[in-house]
Amino acid sequence: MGPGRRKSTAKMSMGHLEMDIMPIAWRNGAVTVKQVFEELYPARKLAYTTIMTVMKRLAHKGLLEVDDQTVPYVYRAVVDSQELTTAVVDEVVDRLLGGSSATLVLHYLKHGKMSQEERSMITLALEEQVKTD
Amino acid sequence: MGPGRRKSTAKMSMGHLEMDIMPIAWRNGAVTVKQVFEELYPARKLAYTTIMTVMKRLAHKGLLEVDDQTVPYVYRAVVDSQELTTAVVDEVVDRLLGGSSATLVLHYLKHGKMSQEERSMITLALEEQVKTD
DNA sequence: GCCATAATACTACACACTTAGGACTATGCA
DNA sequence: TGCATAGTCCTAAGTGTGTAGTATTATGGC
Repeated sequence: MGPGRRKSTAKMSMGHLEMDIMPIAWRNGAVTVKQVFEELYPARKLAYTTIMTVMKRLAHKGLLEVDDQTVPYVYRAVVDSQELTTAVVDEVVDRLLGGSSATLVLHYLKHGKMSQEERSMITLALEEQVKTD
Repeated sequence: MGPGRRKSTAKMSMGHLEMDIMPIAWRNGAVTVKQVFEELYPARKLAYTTIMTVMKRLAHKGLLEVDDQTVPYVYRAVVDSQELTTAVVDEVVDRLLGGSSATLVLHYLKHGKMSQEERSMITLALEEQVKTD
């Protein structure tokens, strides 16, 4: 597997702007640089070319794929939000906590925003775990 | 709050080597550069001065504090592992998931290594949450 | 007090990410 | 078909992190 083009998302590091762009791709399914630029502009007054540079890098990393058959090019996310987030967080948890994630889970149960529905799913998952022991 | 010296750990980004050093400080309570160097050397063949540079940066960031009254200097962690990890992960969760942490929690319940005891604590925390509603 | 040794300070280069300006190109309309 | 415009490509500077070499300083034994 050559550099810049990876099969999946094992161990990933991302910059801030890169992280800000991915959710826009997820929400919209397919985006142009212009679309991302416009969504991002109110919060971060960045140049159009800045967005373009970063989106190209995300494509190079294998996180976005680009259809250059049409102009303007259309970008799509290759990995979904769960896959990418856990890949990035795994890196942190592995290094800082030696892979033990319980503290983190507790933190988010206590301080994270979570709907009733989401909590039910978590309870369920927890019961599954206990059974499997 | 001037640059390089922050009160706490709201929103933190860290490099890989920086993340590898912090747990060594946590485990040992107080460490010298030499100690960290020796713990790290088998896995990462890095120069002594590399470790020194990074530990100094960590002190500058406010994650370690240094006692330079004695030689060799003694470094101590200023933030604990939970505080730092959640600060780093919060950054990622906020940007990639808009702050919604349920997916992440589910991921770790399913794939994270976790003791029986830890799972009990999680179950308890979950029940607390339900009550508070 | 002086020297060997161990530790720290200073400096520097490489790479990744952020940022963006200017050059180049393609598309549609006159 | 040629020009205006929108879009992409190329290039580059600034910052943070990883990496480490060389210079300087401090400590302990003689």
